[in-house]
Amino acid sequence: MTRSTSKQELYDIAGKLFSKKGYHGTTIREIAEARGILSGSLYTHISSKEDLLFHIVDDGAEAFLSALEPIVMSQQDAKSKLRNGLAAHIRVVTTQMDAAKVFLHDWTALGEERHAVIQQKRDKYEDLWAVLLAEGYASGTLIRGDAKYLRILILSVGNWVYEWYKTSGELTPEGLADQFMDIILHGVIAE
Amino acid sequence: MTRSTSKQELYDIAGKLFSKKGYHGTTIREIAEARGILSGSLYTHISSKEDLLFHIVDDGAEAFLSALEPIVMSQQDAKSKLRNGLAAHIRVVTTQMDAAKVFLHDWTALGEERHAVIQQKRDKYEDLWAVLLAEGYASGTLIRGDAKYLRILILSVGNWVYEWYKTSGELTPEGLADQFMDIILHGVIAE
DNA sequence: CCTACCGATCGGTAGG
DNA sequence: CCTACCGATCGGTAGG
Repeated sequence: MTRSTSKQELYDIAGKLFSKKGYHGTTIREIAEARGILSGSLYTHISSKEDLLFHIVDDGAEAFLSALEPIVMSQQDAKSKLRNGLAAHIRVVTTQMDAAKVFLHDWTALGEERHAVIQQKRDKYEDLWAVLLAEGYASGTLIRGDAKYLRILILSVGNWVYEWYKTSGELTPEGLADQFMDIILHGVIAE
Repeated sequence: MTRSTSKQELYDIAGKLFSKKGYHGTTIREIAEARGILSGSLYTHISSKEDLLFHIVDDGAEAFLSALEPIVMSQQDAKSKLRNGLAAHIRVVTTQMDAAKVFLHDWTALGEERHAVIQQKRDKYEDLWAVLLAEGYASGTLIRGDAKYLRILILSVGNWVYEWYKTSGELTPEGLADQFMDIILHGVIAE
């Protein structure tokens, strides 16, 4: 399961550039230059520019899935699952900012076949959240709000993190999840 | 203030393509083709590709600002302002989906100077929300949650709408705002 | 990994 | 608005 250092290094470099300038806005020559080689030499390691995009996006998808799966499957109560699920999501976004942004932002540039692969993983991830929320409503812990829009609300705030999060002086993923979940669970007005 | 039909039509066409394939992923030839002319002829109407991007993004910024400003300045109570502010935001996103997506997604492709112009309008819009929320806390209507993270939560869910909203069979902007604000105001669990 | 290069396409212009 | 074209750059390849 470990990947050769040089390959991962290449994905990191490409991820950083894609996240900063977009997939189409980044040239193969810029990636090569950041790696310290000439553009033609990249093709010893990859077979196309889209190859780089796919691996970055697919790693991102796997990171989200493998972070949430154990929480959904666990025996925690619904409130803990909600809090820990959002914290896990935010942790993926904040610790792999470039890959997460490319995953959320540029994955649509993939060709038909690979687009479908990622679409499936995105659907699977959404389904995990749907299961988590359905459990919460079924157990009577969640008593207000519509499951669909609650899921959209949670994923929106989790995803948008990549747009504003600065690595320094910010709350931890757990701290952010607490802030957001406190609002979502208890509301903000006096009843 | 009215803009010539042909110019607005060009912005609409470019907005649709930018929103679908990204700014860098869209060529000047595709825009011209969608307009039914050859690429060179575009330059009677614009002076550069970035020109198109700027006008689309700037129109988007103005749409958000002019939708929220009257609500913040009005005499409604804090709860109404929150609900109507989110509804206004979602209305801009859903009725000008392409422009909104380009505004939120591709504005960073602008050159330094124009990037700064848009950054300022984005800051101004965030400040409007900050004022709205500060009022809510000052008046005692809002009693829980942190103003900064409440603002991020609201803007996240409002912005992310462009990622999932389908024009058919969906709730109205007001309906969506009600769903989200119901959760945010009252929470989802039994106290 | 480099040298050297490919055909295609890019944003944009001159002249009518 | 078209014809005709520009120099630059694109992703990618052959041969060493």
